[in-house]
Order: sequence, then C-alpha cells, then structure tokens
Amino acid sequence: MSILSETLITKRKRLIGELVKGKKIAAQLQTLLHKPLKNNGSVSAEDLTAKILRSFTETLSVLSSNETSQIYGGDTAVSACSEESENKPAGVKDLRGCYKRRRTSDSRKTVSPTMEDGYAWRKYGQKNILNKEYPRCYYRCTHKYEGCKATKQVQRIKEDPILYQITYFDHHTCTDAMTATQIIVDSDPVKSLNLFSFESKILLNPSRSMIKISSSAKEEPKQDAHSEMSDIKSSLEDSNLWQEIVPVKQKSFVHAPVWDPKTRSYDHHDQEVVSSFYSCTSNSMNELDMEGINQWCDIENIHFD
DNA sequence: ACCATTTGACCAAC
DNA sequence: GTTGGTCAAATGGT
Repeated sequence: MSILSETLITKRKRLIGELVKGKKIAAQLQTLLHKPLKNNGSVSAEDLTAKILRSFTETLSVLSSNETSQIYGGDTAVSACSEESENKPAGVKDLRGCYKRRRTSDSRKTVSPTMEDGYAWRKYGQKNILNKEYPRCYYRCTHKYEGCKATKQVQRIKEDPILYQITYFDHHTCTDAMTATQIIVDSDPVKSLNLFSFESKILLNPSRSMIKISSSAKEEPKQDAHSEMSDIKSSLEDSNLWQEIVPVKQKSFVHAPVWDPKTRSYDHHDQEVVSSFYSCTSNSMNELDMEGINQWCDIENIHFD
C-alpha cells in the first residue's frame, strides 16, 4: 500500500471519528438547551442544534457510502484484499489480515496485578505466543469507531501472585480519558491534583493479598512525594507480613490534571507514576493491621480493586 | 435483541 | 515456513 493511500485512509478515519464526536456533542448541547428560546420569529438554539445534527448525519452518510470503494479501491496491496472479497456475498467486506504490523516504538509497557485501568476496552483477539505460558490478549478502546485509536496487549506473566504485562499503543482521544481520571481522582481539580501529584497512593487488593504503592514523580511536590513513599515502603519492609514482589519499579502513565503556571490553568497530560508491588506473606488479609495501614496514608486515598 | 467475547482465518513481517 | 496482529462470523450472556 502506498504512503499516500495510507494517509488518505487515516485522514478519512479521523474525519469520520471527529464527525461522530461532533454529532454527539451537538446532541448533548441540544439536551442542555432544551428550553425553547424562539421568539419574534428568530431561530431557536434548539433549531440550530437540530441543524448541526442533521449536517453531521448527512456528512457521515455520504462518507460511509463511499468509504469502501474510495479507501480500498486504488492501491495494490489493499485491492488484493478487495479482490478476495469479490467471492463473498454483496455488502460483506472481509478485511481480515489487511493491516500493517505495528511498530513497538510507540508502545508503553507496564506490569500490573490487575488488567483494570479505568478505561473501557473491548477484546478483539487472543493469541498463543511462542515461549509464553499464557495467551496474549488484544484489546481496543470501545470508542474505536468514534476515532479513538488506543489499543493494549495484555500478557499474563505470573501465576501467584497474578501479574500482567500490559503494553499500550496510541493514546485515548475519546472522552473516556476524562472518565478514567475521575474514577481515580476527586471531582475537585485542586484536590485531585493533590491526590495524584503530591501524595503517595495505596491500592489494596484483598482477594489477592496484594498492595500497590504509587506516586507521581513528575510534578514539583508541596510535600515530598518520594520521601512519603519511602516512609510507606519502610513501614512495609519492617513488617514481616509484606514482601516486595516487583523489584524493578513500575513506570506507567496516567491521564491526570496538571497545573500549567504559564496559562494558570489545569491541563490533562499523561504523567509518569512510579509504583511498587508488595504481596502479603500471610494467608489472610484479616491478619493485617488495618489501623497501621491507615497510618501510612489517609483512608480516603485507599482504593479497593 | 443487543452487546461483548471467542475463535479460526487471513496475511505482513520476519 | 513461522509468528504475531487484526478481522469478523459464531457464540454466549444479559
């Protein structure tokens, strides 16, 4: 496939994604502006939003109807796929295998005891990988058809405690990025900034007797996040109940509000989070000194999986 | 009926 | 020829 054709496909997909997004926003606006403002024969806000929605619908309709022939019709590698499809019933597009193997340079790897990361993913494949004990699972963002290109691969790497190596590709462009942040942080941007940037965070997983300590390392802290994290780690290491299970620190990224002193406003960036994992050497979490854990951090900052 | 997952097919990259 | 990433029909769950 030529670079030109690839660019064309990417542009068209982005265009459709943006239009779908715009249509949704216009629909939300219509709901918000539901009270009629029409008087003196002027056009109401409702009329306007209805027109916007119709415009989006019409554009999408035109693009979708021409998409197959225009995008997949003019290039050798892809047209070979189209030719294969000629034997299939009308209207059925079989594009299996018509893709480029992705480069790993854009990827971000992370190790986690849970697959959950706050985003909505849809599984689209699973594969047995050579020399790997467990199959690799492939996920894409549920908002793929609205233009979000984020995908991830999940590879289970350890049985007990269960650990997953998660590789992320591309970034979320969907509104789910905001939702994901709000799952973890407070709705108040200042408070959430404190939670994420300046304070260490403890996640407990009672079912797997596992604890995770995370701390953002990027922002200049009001209170030294690193030293606070060291204190928590020392407390854990002093205790016979806990054992560090991931000696190399996890470096992952979260989408969180970051204060920009130049614009004097909060912006959302991917920021680095350093995490350590500990497993409980005891058989039961019931034996744990929860009051002791509460001393390490504010109870409100504890998240249960 | 709708939506998510499973699974075999397909093929680019190696 | 083999491996890994993606697609989409089939299947399952609600």
